[in-house]
Amino acid sequence: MYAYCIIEYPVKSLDKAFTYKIPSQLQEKLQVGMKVLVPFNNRLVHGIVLKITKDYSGQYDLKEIEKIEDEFLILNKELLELGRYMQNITLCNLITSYQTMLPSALKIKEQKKDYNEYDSYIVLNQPKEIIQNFINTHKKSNKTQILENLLEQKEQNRKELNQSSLRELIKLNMVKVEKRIKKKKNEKEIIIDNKVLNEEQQKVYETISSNFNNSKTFLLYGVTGSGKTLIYIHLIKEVIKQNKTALLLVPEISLTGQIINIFYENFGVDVAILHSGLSNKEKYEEYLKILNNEVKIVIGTRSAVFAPLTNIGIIIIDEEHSDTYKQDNTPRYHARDIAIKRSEYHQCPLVLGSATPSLESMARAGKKVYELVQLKKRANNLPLPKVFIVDMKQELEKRNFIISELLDQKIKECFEKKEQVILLLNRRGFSTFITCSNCGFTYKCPHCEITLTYHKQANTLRCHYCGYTKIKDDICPECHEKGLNYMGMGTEKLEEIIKGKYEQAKPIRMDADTTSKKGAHSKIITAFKNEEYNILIGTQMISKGLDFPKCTLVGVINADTSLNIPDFRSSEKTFSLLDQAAGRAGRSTTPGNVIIQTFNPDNETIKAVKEHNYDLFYQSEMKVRKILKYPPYYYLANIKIGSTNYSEASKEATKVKKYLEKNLDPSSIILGPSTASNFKRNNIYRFSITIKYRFDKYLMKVLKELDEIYATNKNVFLELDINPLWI
DNA sequence: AGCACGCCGACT
DNA sequence: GTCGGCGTGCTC
Repeated sequence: MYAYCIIEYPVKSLDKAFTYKIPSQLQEKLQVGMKVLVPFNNRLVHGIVLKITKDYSGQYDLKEIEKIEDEFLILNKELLELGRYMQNITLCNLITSYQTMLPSALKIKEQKKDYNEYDSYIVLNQPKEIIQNFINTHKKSNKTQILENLLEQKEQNRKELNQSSLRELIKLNMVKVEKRIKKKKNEKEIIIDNKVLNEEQQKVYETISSNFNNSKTFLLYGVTGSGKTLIYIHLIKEVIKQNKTALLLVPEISLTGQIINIFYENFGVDVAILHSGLSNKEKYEEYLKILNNEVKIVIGTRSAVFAPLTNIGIIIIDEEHSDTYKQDNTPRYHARDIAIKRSEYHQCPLVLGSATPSLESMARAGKKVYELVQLKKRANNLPLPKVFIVDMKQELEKRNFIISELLDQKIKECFEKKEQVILLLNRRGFSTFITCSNCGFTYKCPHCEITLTYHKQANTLRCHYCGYTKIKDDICPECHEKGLNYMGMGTEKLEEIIKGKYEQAKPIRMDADTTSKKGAHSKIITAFKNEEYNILIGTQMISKGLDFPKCTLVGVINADTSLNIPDFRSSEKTFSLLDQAAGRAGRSTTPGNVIIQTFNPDNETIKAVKEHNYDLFYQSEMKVRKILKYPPYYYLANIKIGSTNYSEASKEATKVKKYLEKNLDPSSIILGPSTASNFKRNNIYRFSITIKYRFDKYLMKVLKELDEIYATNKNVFLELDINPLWI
């Protein structure tokens, strides 16, 4: 018998199966998917068994497998196949693919740490007759008592026994100690949620549940507060009733604590949670629960999509538009793609839920690739908050630079009524761009329609998609004033301004600085919820999933910052951000107000936010995407070429472009090379080439070739991102 | 990746 | 004379 193994090193030249003889004592035990130790070039390395065969016809002088590292299957058949799929769609190494799927405690390379806790049990070490004889021939004592108990119930926990008598019995060889992995009990109380579905929810539920045995993808598009979570609960309950399992993905656990509590309350011990906040040990414990079929439901962030559940009955991705579902290092996979593959394997439905679906998903729904199901009403029948758009150009004339007249007035009203305010200030992106502080003008690339990035050294503006460059003007080309500079203010400054302006203000700030410590995030939220503060000032992170009943006003200080990030998805991100932020206002009985301050009151995205109209946004943005050949009309692939040597990076990038032009389908568009958005990082200069394509049967082959060419180059590296979310 | 082998410079 | 520099090549 022979085993084909892939070994631990993530190196292109080693990313293939190596064959080993299976020694006879392992033939019974060894299975595909196990972790093994194998001799490799004069040392021992770890590997995973990919295939077992009876015969071997190659010419190598095979070595034998040293030993099995883990008795249980590290990866089952489905996951082994899934890893291959991920390798093919992201063009990463197969071993990298598998490593990504495993918790770090089980990763192939990890020097095996024992994360288990043990309980010691005492069992008999002699045949019953001898034990009985011992009892009969000795005086009644603690020792004989222990033995009698053991005769009856076979084993006892070490802790419960008298230690000195035990030691003697062990010495006499009558009993022995056995270590067992301690099982953690989850003793949360189960509160069955009896909330019934309303008519609209019921309809959605029925559509999805009538497809429980189909691998169909549903786009559940439901406005904020329409009760998507309740539908998830009902679907999962039904799946569990059918003795199947469920997988629920959430964008980030810290912001979705509520959803977890709801599931704990409803399903208790049946739930395993997987997210980056857990220690390696905790992750390992949760993972083992899943492997041992002790849980029925897995809730987790992106990587939980690889949870080793068997017999999956439904997969749900909540807030499917969230960019946290895309991994931003190799392998650059999107959890949605993996989930689709798994739903096909398990023949179960996949539900993508969102109030602001990604354009990709909505377009697929439009093409009937996904089935669209909708919730149009808020579950509590509350009206959506009223959105006011304030034109900052006019405010500037009134010398209101930061807080408009309307916002000022509403803040005061709020304080008087003892209600709460949230102020949203968009963080400036990593790259700098130029705005006219007088009229709000921003430079855009004439070809790509994205905001140009400012390079101070050269005093130029550049498009980081296609490389278009122009020199910065002295006066604004729009209003002819000397207002061109990078505006912007931090949350800290805004907090000061608020403190100075309003006597009654008790502000609390939430941004990257104030939430760096673990738990700080939820502390701030609780404090604000408990009304220790009356005004919350923060960046995007305050807009997601939070529920403050006392908050009736949301102010967006500078909607333009988000609109102007140099990214073709900036409108989509802005719509989602503002729509969510708007959803924060007036979630209980008092109706809420939302005030959006902008230099672009006529912008289609802003208008759509005002009307809470996703369809309007979708229609207008799709037109832009079509004209400019962006997703979902075109697919993208991005190549980054980097080197510590500037001219070498530049030279190689040009070579890569030539290679692409020669080998790709002529209908594909190649942008760049241009300086990558984080051009110089860790002393490495990075260039970026972007391919826009519709159908290109050569693409994957060509990218693979490029990857192989640069695998052996020590000075220049090449990175691939297929279907990038960020370029 | 990581180790052996190999072919050239300065040191116990 | 040897120790050790890191270039090259190979790994079932």
